[in-house]
Amino acid sequence: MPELPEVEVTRMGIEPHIKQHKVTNIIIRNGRLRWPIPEQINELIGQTIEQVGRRAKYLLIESEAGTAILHLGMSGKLCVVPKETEILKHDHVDIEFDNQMILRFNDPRRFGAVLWQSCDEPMHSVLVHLGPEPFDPVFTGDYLYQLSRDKKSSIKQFIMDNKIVVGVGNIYANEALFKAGIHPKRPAGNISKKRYQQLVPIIIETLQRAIEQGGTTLKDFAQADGKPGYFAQELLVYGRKGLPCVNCEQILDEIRLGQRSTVFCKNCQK
DNA sequence: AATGGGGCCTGATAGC
DNA sequence: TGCTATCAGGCCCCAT
Repeated sequence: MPELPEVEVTRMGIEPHIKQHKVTNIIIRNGRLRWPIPEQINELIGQTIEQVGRRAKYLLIESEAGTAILHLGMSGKLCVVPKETEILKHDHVDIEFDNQMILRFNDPRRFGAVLWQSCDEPMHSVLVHLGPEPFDPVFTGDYLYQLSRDKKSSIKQFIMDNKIVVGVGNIYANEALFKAGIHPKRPAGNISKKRYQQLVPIIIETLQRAIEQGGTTLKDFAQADGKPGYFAQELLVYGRKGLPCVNCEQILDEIRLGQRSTVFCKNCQK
């Protein structure tokens, strides 16, 4: 399941193949994704890709006319393949380029999205309300502490809230809270400034390390060249329910928070 | 205003 | 064996 590191790894994987190349055609085999793919996506045809950016978990394929906004949802994958490459099940969208390559979007669960942001439109609604990037200097312990005052919801749901900070999904929230020794169920408003100052660098380092390792491959994720990511072997709690804690050997517990699997060590996380 | 839950989807797996 | 039920979960949106 692509979170920020997986999206960033995908961005780095595809950019060299499509940057400064012209879009020659777009083929939509199934446009019924999370939202219908808008007709205006065809404004990208004839455009040269200036760069591939990222905002939160959205990939931004930028041109002079506008930006294609792609989201991988739960099961989406992007790869760059030569024209004539066999079309597989769930290959919903092809963006063809003048170098005879195709950017191909595959998404079994269709929770992903392909949207269009014309250069003369205001910022797309999916991007407007996003909080800061975790690597943005404004994302500090003090920042989290200030926003968390009076918040009754759990710390885990708090750091997974895109209005607070983007890109921290379920896997990395579990991991970061374990490393910080914070119980995932603790109300965000009851956590001290000092602990937020410990937590924030841990979130940043966890995400950075995952990017270096090519992301986390559980079932779905693959890098743009088809290789898996290698961060899964560094996961300390996610997916380890019932196994011993790496610190104290206490058996790890699993609860559900906001309908999401939450694994933690009741001994190490308070 | 803040918070919790539903719904979108398919594939893998568990259970009968 | 082959069916059905359950779970995975990012994110918008609606109800409370």
